[in-house]
Amino acid sequence: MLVAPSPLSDTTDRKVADLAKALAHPARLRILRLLLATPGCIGGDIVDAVGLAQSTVSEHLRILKAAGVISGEISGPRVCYALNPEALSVLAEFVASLKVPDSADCCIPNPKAAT
Amino acid sequence: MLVAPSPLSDTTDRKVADLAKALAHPARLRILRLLLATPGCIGGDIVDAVGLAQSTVSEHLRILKAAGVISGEISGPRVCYALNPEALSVLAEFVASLKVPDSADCCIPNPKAAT
DNA sequence: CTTATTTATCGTAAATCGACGATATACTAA
DNA sequence: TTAGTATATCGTCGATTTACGATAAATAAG
Repeated sequence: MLVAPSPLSDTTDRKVADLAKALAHPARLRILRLLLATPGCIGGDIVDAVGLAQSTVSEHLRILKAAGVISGEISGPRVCYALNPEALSVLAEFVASLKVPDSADCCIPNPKAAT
Repeated sequence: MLVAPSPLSDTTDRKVADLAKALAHPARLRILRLLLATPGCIGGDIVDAVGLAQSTVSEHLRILKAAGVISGEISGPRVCYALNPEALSVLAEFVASLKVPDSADCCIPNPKAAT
């Protein structure tokens, strides 16, 4: 009986899509990896690491922050960015939910019920 | 002790970003959910479900297919679409890898090593 | 053959994205 | 105060995305 076959919630779709969009750029993934590998506070080091202009990196950081994936805390003249991996749980759950149980017999002829 | 702190692979970043981009639209997520809930073959039913023009849905299906997330097999005049959840494993692993171990003590003053 | 059905592709227009330089803002230090 | 550093925002341009209607291509049925 199908374990509640994902009610096609439009709201959830939007949330997951927004999270996916936040991850949909190599530079942003690189930033996330950098924050994971660097437990301390990094600021402009991110700019050097990704090799893009400072304004561009700032925009990527803004997008990640807007999606809730990272958080930035002001620390003197710098900003301390930190990962917020819990924010990705909705996306992770969606991806996990796509694991089909087993009944993947596709293409049942489907005789289109005589109208 | 850090478990190989993600080598900042540019190639992987691109693959993950492409997968994330494929999921970065509510209509595409809805299609995936629909395919999950419908083990059989569906064709134009997707068009009705998402409520967009047929050409638009076809484009979304093309994007999902290009990303490897779904596969389409021709079945008479229709096409049978099926989920390909394994294609998302790279994305799933990336998201899972962001779970920080524990040392999230951010904002170590970082005295900027006297030059 | 013709007709109907299903899907893909072709324009096209509006919106968004990605990148940059220039500039503004915020804070520290002197 | 001024000077220096770090980050954010603004304006712009080119590329990409999304959506649509119209049309083409492929197949099944008659």
